[in-house]
Amino acid sequence: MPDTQSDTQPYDPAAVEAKWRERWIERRTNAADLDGAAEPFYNLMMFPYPSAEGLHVGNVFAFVGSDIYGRYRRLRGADVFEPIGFDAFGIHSENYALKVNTHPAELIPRNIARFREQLRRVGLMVDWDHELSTTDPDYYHWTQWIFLQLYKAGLAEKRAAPVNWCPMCKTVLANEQVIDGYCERHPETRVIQRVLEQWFFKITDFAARLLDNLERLDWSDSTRTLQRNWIGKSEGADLVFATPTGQEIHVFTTRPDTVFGATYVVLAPEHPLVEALTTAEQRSAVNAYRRKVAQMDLVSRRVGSKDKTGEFTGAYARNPATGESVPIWIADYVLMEYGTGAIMAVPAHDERDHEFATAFELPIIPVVRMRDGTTPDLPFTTRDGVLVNSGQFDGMSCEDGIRAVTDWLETKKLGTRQVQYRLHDWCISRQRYWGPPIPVIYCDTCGTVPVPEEDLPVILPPLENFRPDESGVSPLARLEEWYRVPCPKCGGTARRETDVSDTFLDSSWYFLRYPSTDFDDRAFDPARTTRWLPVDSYIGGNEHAVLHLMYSRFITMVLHDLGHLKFEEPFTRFRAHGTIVKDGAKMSKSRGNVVVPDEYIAQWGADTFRMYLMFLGPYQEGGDFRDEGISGIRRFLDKVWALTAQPVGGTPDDDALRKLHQTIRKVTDDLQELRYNTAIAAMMEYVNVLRQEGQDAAREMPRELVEPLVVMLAPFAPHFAEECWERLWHHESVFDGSWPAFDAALAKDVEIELVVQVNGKVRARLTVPAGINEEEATRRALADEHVKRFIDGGPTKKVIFVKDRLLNLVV
RNA sequence: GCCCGGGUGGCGAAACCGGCAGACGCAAGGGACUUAAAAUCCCUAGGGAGGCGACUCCCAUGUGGGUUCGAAUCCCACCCCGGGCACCA
Repeated sequence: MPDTQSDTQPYDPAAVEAKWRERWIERRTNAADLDGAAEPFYNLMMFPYPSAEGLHVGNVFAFVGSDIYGRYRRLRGADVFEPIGFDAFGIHSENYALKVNTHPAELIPRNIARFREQLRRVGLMVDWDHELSTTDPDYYHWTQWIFLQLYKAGLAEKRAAPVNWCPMCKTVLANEQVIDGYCERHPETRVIQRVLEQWFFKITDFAARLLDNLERLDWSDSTRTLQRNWIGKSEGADLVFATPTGQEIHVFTTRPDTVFGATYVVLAPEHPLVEALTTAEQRSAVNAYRRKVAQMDLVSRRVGSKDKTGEFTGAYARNPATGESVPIWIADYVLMEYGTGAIMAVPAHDERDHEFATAFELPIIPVVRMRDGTTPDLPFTTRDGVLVNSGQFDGMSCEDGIRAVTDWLETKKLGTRQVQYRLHDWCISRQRYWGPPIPVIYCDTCGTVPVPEEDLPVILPPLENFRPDESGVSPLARLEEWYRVPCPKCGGTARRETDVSDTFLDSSWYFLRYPSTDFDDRAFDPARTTRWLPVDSYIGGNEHAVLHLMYSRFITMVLHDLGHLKFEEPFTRFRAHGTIVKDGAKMSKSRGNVVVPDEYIAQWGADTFRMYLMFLGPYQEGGDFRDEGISGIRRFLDKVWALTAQPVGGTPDDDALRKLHQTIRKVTDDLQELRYNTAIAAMMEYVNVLRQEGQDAAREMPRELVEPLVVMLAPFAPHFAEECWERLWHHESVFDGSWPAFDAALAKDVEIELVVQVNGKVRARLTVPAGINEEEATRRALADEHVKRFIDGGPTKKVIFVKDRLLNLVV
């Protein structure tokens, strides 16, 4: 006899959920057999940043959607591994710690404890044996190890790069912290550009692969599009503008066909050739301009469509197509980090070049006209035009011209086909405290020396005052006793790198760690990794579509190339969930519209809340959070509760059985595609049918009608389903049972409603046997009084028949 | 500016490949039960018009056009909302 509540008692979520939370721990229901699983299924959800505020409904929405899928796969027979961890390093945690004046080392464990408790209450099928935190030395040991692998492969290098610097905060700012050129925290202080030495990972070497592989991944289209745009592939040509003094200016263009209209050349102010090209007369003006640009912050430098500024270098270069001499300018609208840092300006057909040419009175020559012979107002840009003023290419279409001009310049050795990517190398240096120290030592004699792997981890030392200061280096640079070390190579005087690495490096490999958290001598165990990876299902927000997912793919690709992994793509299937907003705006503390799940779970129970979030709207779209409809879900669960209280027995009638199998088909299809809202609606419909059949609570409820319902409900409302399952005299967990089998024969309708249209307008609905043929359907339709009236005795010109759906008579 | 999403009753939404627009739920109105209330159960319900009535007709998926026997769905132009990128040559 199961020790359940008496069947006559109402559903009490608090009691049911407390009982099953305990049970699952006791029985180790959610622990995966990592070494013996026959059908491993890695169900991953993006791990949270453990903020001080705790979980908000957006997190719960995301996790529950992933959990439902994992539970569903388990019921389909898979051995599901569903781990969780905490992304607890980074500027986010550090800034908060500074604000509340508490050390992050103290704050983070507290936040994690709170998150853990909240997550448990949500009822996720998490295997807590493999919890991790990126701040744990056992974890960042291997983050540092990964850095070393990249370093050894020549994919990590230190170089100078411009950063945003706030003279008031005396620290480096991320682009997001610069508001219209001013510091976020000091609105009166202009942010300036400062050049600092930084570590970069050469992700650009992988641009083509990262792009090409996207085609083969089973990922949300929206996410793939974001990645594709971020990588930003452009096909074009590298053209050479030679100078009389012997220098060659290489420009990148996607429109080599317009080269005849290139009336001047522009270099980025930082371009290395500027120095050599600038004439004596122009030197002071050029230097003044370059200084001015260097003073600007990176963000306002990148704000487009402002007034164009620039300076003439005094030098000229030869247009490779026309042979004419064109002036060489410098201007800040040309960016050093894209292409070659130099452009050919075609002011007739490029808006920016046109603005610049107009401002500095440079010649503007149209070289394209429209196909219909007209020339719109300048500037206009089209690829669907015809070349003019272009020598032997006149009359050629732009598309043909792109090929022909490139070929022609190639034979003259003045051009080559070229592919450019927008993707930049990944700067992983942070002049901050709260992160894994970058494992490098600088020796006076040996230079840059990686920390030997056996000396890892480089422990982040305790530091009372971790506030960044004016030095532009990490607060760790204040700890001389920490950074002063002997060189691992020669034993001479050396110092540690004091920068820490980017949080995105922590999160770029955490999925590799989960199955292997019990190994402290390796980042990931080969056997475990082979069994469980790549990840079978990954669900997360599109806010991480670019950085996190791109970096994870990159790190995986590198580890694959270095022979550490057998696969080069980490996530076989990725689905982006939607965002839960409140009153039309993203939830944020500053807006004061954060919805906390705790009170809802306390009032309604986790199961009702889980289901309600899923019923709100399409999972992959998200929606606005309101709680008006939550009682509807509770009413539904109460109804199911009542059904499981009815005596079990009897034989199902055909209508109920048909509806059951139609529901199984619908729910199964929907779960596979994460259409949780419509799956819930289908189960509600089924329950409405069952209740009509078994109105009288004393009547018997056939086992084969109620059990499949409980199983289908289990992914959504796991505690509830366990309790119902037990009420139906089962002793094992519902999750050790199996998904109901769909029987197509039983699901088949015997009768259908055939829509009869006359000239496309519905005039009748006939109940007919399923599978009726066109002649019979037409005969019956024509016999219908109402249809007759609209046909008006005339002959039918055309009959359109869609089997079991519709008959359209055209007269 | 460019690239993605999205716009359907009072509200959240559904509608698979172009085939009954509004499933499912919330809120609402009416009724049953109750001393009463809550809970529960039953009924009604896009808008308009006609009819005592079973019922019938017309209009309706952001706006305007198009394709089609038939359009929420496809095409063209535009408006609004959300997100991403943004002087990327």
